[in-house]
Amino acid sequence: MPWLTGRRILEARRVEAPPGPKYADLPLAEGQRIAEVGRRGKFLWLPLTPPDGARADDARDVLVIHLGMTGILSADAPPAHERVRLVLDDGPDPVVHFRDVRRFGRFLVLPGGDPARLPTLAAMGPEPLSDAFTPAGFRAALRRSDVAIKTLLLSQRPVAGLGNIYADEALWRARLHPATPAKRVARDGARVAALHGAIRDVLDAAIRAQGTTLNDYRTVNGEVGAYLAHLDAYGHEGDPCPRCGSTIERRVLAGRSSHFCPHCQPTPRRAPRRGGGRRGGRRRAGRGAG
DNA sequence: CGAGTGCCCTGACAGC
DNA sequence: TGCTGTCAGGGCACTC
Repeated sequence: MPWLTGRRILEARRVEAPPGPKYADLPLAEGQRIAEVGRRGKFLWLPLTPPDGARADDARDVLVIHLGMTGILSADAPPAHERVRLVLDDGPDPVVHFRDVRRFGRFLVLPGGDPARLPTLAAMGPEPLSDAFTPAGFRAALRRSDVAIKTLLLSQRPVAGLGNIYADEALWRARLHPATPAKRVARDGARVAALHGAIRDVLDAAIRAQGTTLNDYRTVNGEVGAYLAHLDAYGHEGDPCPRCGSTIERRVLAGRSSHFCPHCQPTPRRAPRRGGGRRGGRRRAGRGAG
């Protein structure tokens, strides 16, 4: 959306949607200019500059857009389900239409750029492909919680940008069962490193393939993201694991369907031993990942 | 306060 | 043909 940078917003209003927090404070954007088009995790982040220009950068209002599952921005008016419309000043494509069939998306202004209204954004971890995402920092984040590793990944706190599909794919690559307690993953530096690398690899490959478009979701042009063909675990319930041939299973976890290989990603055995250190040692034998 | 559950919303699809 | 039920999922309100 390079065409948005530098444009002044003449009008910002809700269309075909009831008022609510998902479309909060849109009128604040009117008269302001889009300073840049950035991104934080799955949120688009567009700082605004007021007409007088006299406001500190860190106090700017910010236009925040989350596409949800079905959100799409276009210059052409959609046939239906338009939720927000922007009118920009002179220039190409003066009207921006936000279409969002299922209304999982958001399109709002954060006064002063304060993300308090968006808790996930406020607590969001580093960008996965940036230098800020380090194995050490990732490990520390995993250590802080004992929820299932997949649940934690979906929270966006250890790292930004992972959704259900890529979480499943990264866990498959790292040979980690989605229900493994995060703390337990943190104990194994090699596993943390494997997961850290897997997250980067999966997202990097997905971006290069222009994303994943599920069966019933298409772009307006009917395009399908090419990463769909690269999925190893997600959506492959009942298919052979590409690595070992075992049958991929599906289970609901954290309210999301999770796909994994029961052989490569063995079920974590019971809760970590409690009560004093690991005296007696030795009993953790079990069998390795292989 | 951390963890777990369920809601929002609509369209596609299966089954009867 | 037409109806009903189920599923999909990012983020968050709510409950325990």
